[in-house]
Amino acid sequence: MIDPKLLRQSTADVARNLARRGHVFDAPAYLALEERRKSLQVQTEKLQSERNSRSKAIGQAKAKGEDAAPLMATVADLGTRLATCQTELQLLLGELRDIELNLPNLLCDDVPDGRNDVDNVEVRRWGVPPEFAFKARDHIELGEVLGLLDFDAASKISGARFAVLHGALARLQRALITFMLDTHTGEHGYRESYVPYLVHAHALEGTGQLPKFAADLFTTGTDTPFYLIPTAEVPLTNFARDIIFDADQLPLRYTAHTPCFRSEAGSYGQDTRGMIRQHQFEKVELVQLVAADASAAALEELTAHAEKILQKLELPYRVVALCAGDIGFGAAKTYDIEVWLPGQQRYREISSCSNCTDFQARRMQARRRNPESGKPELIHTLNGSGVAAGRALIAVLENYQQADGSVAIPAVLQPYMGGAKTLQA
RNA sequence: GGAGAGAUGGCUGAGUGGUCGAAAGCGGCGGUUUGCUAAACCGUUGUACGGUCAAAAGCUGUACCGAGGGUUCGAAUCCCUCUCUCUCCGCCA
Repeated sequence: MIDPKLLRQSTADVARNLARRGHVFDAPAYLALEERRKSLQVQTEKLQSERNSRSKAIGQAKAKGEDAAPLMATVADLGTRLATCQTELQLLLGELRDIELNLPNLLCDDVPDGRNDVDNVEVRRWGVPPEFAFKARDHIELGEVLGLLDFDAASKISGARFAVLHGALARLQRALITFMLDTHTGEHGYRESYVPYLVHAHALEGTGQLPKFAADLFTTGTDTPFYLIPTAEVPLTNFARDIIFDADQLPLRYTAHTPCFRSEAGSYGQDTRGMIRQHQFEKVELVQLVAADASAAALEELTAHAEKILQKLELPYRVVALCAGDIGFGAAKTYDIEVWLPGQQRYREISSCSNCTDFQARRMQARRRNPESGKPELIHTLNGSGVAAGRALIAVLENYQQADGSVAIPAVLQPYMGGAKTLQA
């Protein structure tokens, strides 16, 4: 959520910032609502104040044994007038909140202009895409040759956009996850957490997936529905809900491995083959909770933590700064890390690292006490994949493939694979 | 799944219709005393949203006793729904 004060005081600036994303903010309509809100709120509070003082007088009269009937007569119509005002005000506040909840975050100034992924700006590259003396296979073929990647079984059980991994390949994914968690907890100062995969709506509202992106989420059909988490960012970031941190408690760094569930509504026709885009996938997530003035540096740091994983796996990648039109709803600035996939001969997203500034914190009322002023102030939240395990698995398969269709195991993963050096069927 | 108990400020905990934003204690902060520490004593102590103001401070209004509704002139207190916690029974990895 954008600061409502900023919204009404600097409406034009906000609209200009949002326009960079291609988001049209109807400022005049908002301001008109806001005007009505102000006068109605003043009026309502005045009536409430009047009611309070008169009710108090009735109580005092009764306590003294006086006849309260005349006093009570003077409040008779106050109740109905107040009720009318309150209902109207509540309606109005609801409308305003609805607008505010559907507004994306303000972009940082250094976000490049652009409409979509074509306009994203490459920041740096690491590693060199491998040159094969043979025609590179994609992960689907490699999985087939090895007999370890089974889409037929998956479709029988659950239909499209699921995968079944067998044997050494299933273990390799587990190895990747453990390796990533060990790196982040051992070298990058993150605390590992195990979290619920089913969450309430308010948790998703806190991180910004609701109310706008309900179609992307799976729910249970129960009376009070649970939502399946689309990312561990949701439970991890909600740790900070309704908390006022002491200054010395921050920064906080959390990591978790969870499955992620996405309905991928609207992605029909994209990446239908293989395990690039699935309804269920494994991911190691990084979340940081920091003071407002520390978030810009924290984003660079968090991105570097995710990059470290690919460096250790010796997978070539590049980092791109997302342009204004491609940045996600809650993010003020985002770096995507794209790993080289020989089967596609292109870089594909494997991690997305975002500074959400105070956008989520405001929705969750996540604050810290400013040591100078003693006043609570919103913290900043950041998140990034560190990294997506399913896509890392694909990247390993395709980058470590050999002429005969076998796949070498990256050195850092070998200890997690019982010392094996190649993937065995 | 069944039966019951509960949710009050940073914490413990009192409060069953009126001067209660809320006793008391603990903690925190400030001060007095003190060679230092401790103790004692005194004072102070939440959050949000408004109004006033160029702004801050100040002043001021409203709301908040798990959440949402209701009854009432008036609700922490009574009623309803929901969420969560705890205890016992059952089932269960």
